[in-house]
Amino acid sequence: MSNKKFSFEIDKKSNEAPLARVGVIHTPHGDIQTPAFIPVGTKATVKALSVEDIKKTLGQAVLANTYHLYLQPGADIVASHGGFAKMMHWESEIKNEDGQLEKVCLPTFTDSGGFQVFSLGAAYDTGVSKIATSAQLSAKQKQTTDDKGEVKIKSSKTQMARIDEDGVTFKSFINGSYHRFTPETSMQIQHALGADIFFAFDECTSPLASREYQISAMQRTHRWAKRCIDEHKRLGISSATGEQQALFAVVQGGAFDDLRKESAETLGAMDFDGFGIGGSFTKEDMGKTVKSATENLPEGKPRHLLGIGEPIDFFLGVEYGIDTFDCVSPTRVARHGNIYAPDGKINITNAKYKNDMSQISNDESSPYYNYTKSYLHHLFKAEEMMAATIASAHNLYFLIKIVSDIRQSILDDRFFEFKKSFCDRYYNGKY
RNA sequence: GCGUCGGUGGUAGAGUGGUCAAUUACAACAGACUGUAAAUCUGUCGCCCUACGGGCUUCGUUGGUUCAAAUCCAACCCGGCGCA
Repeated sequence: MSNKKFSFEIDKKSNEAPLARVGVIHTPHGDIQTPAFIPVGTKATVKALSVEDIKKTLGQAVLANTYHLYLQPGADIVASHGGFAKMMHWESEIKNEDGQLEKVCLPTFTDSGGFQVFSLGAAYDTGVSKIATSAQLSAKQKQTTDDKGEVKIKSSKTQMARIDEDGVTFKSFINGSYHRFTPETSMQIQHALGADIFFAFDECTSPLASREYQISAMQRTHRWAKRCIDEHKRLGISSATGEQQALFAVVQGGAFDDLRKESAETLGAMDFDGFGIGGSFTKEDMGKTVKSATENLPEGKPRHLLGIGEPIDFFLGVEYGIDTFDCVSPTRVARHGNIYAPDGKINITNAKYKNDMSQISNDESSPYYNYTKSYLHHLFKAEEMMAATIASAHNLYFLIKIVSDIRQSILDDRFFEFKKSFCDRYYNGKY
């Protein structure tokens, strides 16, 4: 048991970007230096990585998922372990007052299941992700007037999630059984999972949803937010860890600036410990959408940009006031053979790397920097499991390092200089 | 030597007169992936072109039957098995 409480302190506000800041999130299980990238470990494991690997990537926290852990192994089992951090041994050894080594858990997040409302609902089997392409948007716009859009947006008839005012009915992707999630059950499960920071149950909308739908979904998310706070207060401390948990709201409103503002103001007036920016938008206007949210949120509370992102997203997010990020991309693309490199992402499975004796990274702090591209290429071709491990650790480190470097650049008053030098190289001058 | 079965695209292996440039799998080549139904999914995979169409060359070799052959016939070459 720890007597440390959740809090957030801003150490420095950027002299260059009005909304950007450097800070520290204090949790009962340790601090998170922000801005920070949080690795995703959906089922209480960052896929392909040991806890030691995660530490080598300099990950400060792990984010797990309510829906997945509820289905498997079950929230009660996680709670019996003392929470998911303890279950996965996301902990470090410290010397206590008696000089004895003692294991203490490290910071954790859980997502609420709100993303699955989208990924198993509107997005199910449609090929639409939370970042819409302009082609998808224009095809969708055409659909309303003309049914022959070039990009076909498949409308799914077999969604795995259905929403109503009270909650969401999910069909298990494991065995097809039905499960009911409400704001209250999401809170109960997340209390059992025991993360330091957890999210209100929201509805992540499709980037292709109409403005009318975005409004009604946002308003429902606001009503659910109130129910989440009430249930969280009723539940008190985590049943799994015995610690106080911090509850973050999720700002919605799609790509509409006025809705983002309304959502931020509405949720900002409620008693949340921090805020997630959720939902969807196109790549092009992500920055302004985030800005519309953050500039209307209470300044002194942390903001998390849910499910983002890629290198450029970190620069945009931090510039507009984001403190933490999470994203499955680095580990997912890693398993598919893509690794981040200073000049852009490369596909290590490409034939040109078969005999490439250069190292996968020139950064000696990167967990597996000294393996050759040729070796990693071979591991992928041979379908060896270490391919996923090396690539995942490498990618996570690469992204965590960018955000960490952004943090330092704000402290040094050279944020835009760093952004330019990074993007000039990584994106070949774009951005 | 006799008998018998078989030789198909990088590999395995379908097809046994037209709908076959040839099912399928694997390999190969490339692409996608943003709060993880994802160690997944998609595309290409004989050659050439003015490429949602057209031309050319392919199913051991050679010759033949037929309007039409990977598919039928003959000879030959090669391989497995059986008997000498």
